[in-house]
Amino acid sequence: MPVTIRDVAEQARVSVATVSRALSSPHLVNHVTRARVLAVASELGYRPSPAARSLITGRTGNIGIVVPDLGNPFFTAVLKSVQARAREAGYAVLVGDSDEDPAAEEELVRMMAKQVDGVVLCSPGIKDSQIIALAEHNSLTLLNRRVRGMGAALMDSAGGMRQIVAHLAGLGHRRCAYLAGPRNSWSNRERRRGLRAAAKQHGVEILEIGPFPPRYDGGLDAADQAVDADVTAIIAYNDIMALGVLARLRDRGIDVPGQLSVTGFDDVVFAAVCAPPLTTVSMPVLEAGRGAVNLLLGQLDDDGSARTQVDLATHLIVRDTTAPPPGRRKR
Amino acid sequence: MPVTIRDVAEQARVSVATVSRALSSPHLVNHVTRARVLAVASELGYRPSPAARSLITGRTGNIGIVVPDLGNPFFTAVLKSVQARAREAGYAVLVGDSDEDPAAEEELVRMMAKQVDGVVLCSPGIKDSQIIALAEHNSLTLLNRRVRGMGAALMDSAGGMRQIVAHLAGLGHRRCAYLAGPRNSWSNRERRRGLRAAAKQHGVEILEIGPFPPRYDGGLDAADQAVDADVTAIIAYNDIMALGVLARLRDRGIDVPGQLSVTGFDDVVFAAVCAPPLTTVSMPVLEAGRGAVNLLLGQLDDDGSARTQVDLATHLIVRDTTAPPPGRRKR
DNA sequence: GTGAAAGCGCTAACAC
DNA sequence: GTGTTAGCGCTTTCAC
Repeated sequence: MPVTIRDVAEQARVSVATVSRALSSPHLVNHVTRARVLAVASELGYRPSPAARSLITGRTGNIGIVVPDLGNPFFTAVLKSVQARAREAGYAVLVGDSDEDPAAEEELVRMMAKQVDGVVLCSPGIKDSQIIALAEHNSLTLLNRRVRGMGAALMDSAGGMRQIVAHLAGLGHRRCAYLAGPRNSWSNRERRRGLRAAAKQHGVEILEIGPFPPRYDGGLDAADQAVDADVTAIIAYNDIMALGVLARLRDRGIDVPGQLSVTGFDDVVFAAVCAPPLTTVSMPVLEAGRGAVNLLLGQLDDDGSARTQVDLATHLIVRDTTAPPPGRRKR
Repeated sequence: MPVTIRDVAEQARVSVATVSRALSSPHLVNHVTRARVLAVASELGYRPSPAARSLITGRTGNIGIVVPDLGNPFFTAVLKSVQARAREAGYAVLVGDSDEDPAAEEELVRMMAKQVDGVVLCSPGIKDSQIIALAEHNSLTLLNRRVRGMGAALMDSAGGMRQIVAHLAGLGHRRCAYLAGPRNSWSNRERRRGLRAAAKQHGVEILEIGPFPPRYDGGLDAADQAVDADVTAIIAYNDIMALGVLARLRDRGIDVPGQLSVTGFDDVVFAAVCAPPLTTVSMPVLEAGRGAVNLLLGQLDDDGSARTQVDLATHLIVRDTTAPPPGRRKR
């Protein structure tokens, strides 16, 4: 049977209270006693029961993270960063994959609610009102979603999109297709917002098609529709869709960037090794993950008024999938 | 304050025991009472405290998974599958990323030990003895690691490697480099085993170099050493290293597969979209993830003797990074 | 600086 | 079929 605090107490000839203090509030106990307790504890291989502890303290020492798709390297990069920061801070992490299903998202948060001190909600698809409702019962920090008054790590998607359009316009493109991501996604809204503004400014016509599932196979389908749309450039919602687009285009014998330019978004690792290497927007994923956890942890300690938002810049990475439109010479 | 079982009991005019039974052992309670209890519970938004429950039952309703690198799509695919199956079975999942550090691996398992009913250990780098020690305190299921008597989901790495060598030999390669993965990894040992056997059989000379970190940047370094080794084909430990190799080779202006053939291992999604598309071995990740969870769950219910191992086949996927060695015509 | 005791929210005997 | 009650392992007043 597992060793409990009583075993340690008996062995160390102190009360359970002292053992508890020796472990949790070292300053409240005599140096010598503490040393003895610690020695016995480690000798016995004592590990406090998180359940018992959390039952009384109300804290679990865990945080949760729910993402739309563990198959997307963007989200797993966020997860990697979150888990690293959490571990640094002594927290374990519960993970949920909603598979792009808003209902699952909510259920996952509810499912882990009582087991975590707070959760990082990544690019959620649920409504603001639902998010607010969830936040009433647990600490929530958003990542790539802005909701009035809530902690959030935000990456400048609109700005990234502006850079894409400026780049494309500079190359001479005048008519581009935007392969939309999920309707209810903040990132998609932001990207569209940046897109529209920049398009107007640069006199570029944008044809929006979709929405498509923001996955590889979504890109496959999207490519066909984009080709029919008679544009000179395809702006994909994210890298992984862009990869799908690239694959489909290659199958159809359409040259990128000769006949058609393509851009992605996220700068996933593989964007650099695909064929051809993808022009995309780099996202500060690492900082966002750490930032979200810091915000969450801060929210737990302080009562209320900590800093509530982290805004991160993005920047264009020009690789080989963008070039002047056909019929227009490179000078 | 959160609503407890007492609140429900009072509202429903029954004892807490009845509420408990209504929720956990429906058959022990009258239909009508049960209905009333459930109604009150949901009206009040009652959620049982997992801490309290697990304190007494000894079960947590969670499982853990620790992987060597969340940056590797192979492991995140496993994670995705594990989390999906766990959710189906009503379990939440804790995730740990050891960053290829055996010490961290052990610490992560210990850290989550008391919070989970069992853990899936993926491609661990620790020693058998350490694994056995860990298994004394918690249920463990291995993935891509075989240890006498322990539950494990295994993919036939050796067989995959045999297929690679046969393919390469068939193309006419006689001298190949193997870019080794982590020394302490079962997958690496298995791949080497298959490699050696097949090399002998086909009369192919294998030059082993490394070990390299099984990551993208590991592949970058490895490529340079492989080029110096005067071989006609490079067999990488895994896809992600192979992707690094491809990138480095392209930078150096070395044509793949014209001058040098390259193979990967895992058939990560991106292996199909890289430049050129990678010849690799496909791994039944989904089945392995589900299988590992099933094994683990089975182990928890049965007392002892459930089936203990799942063996999964692998198969070669020939794409465009392999061709006859230079100087040898394709017939 | 240390101990005794109450109790966190729940389940599982045990009665009835 | 339902209620009473004793803890699960821990932290935290409250005494001393």
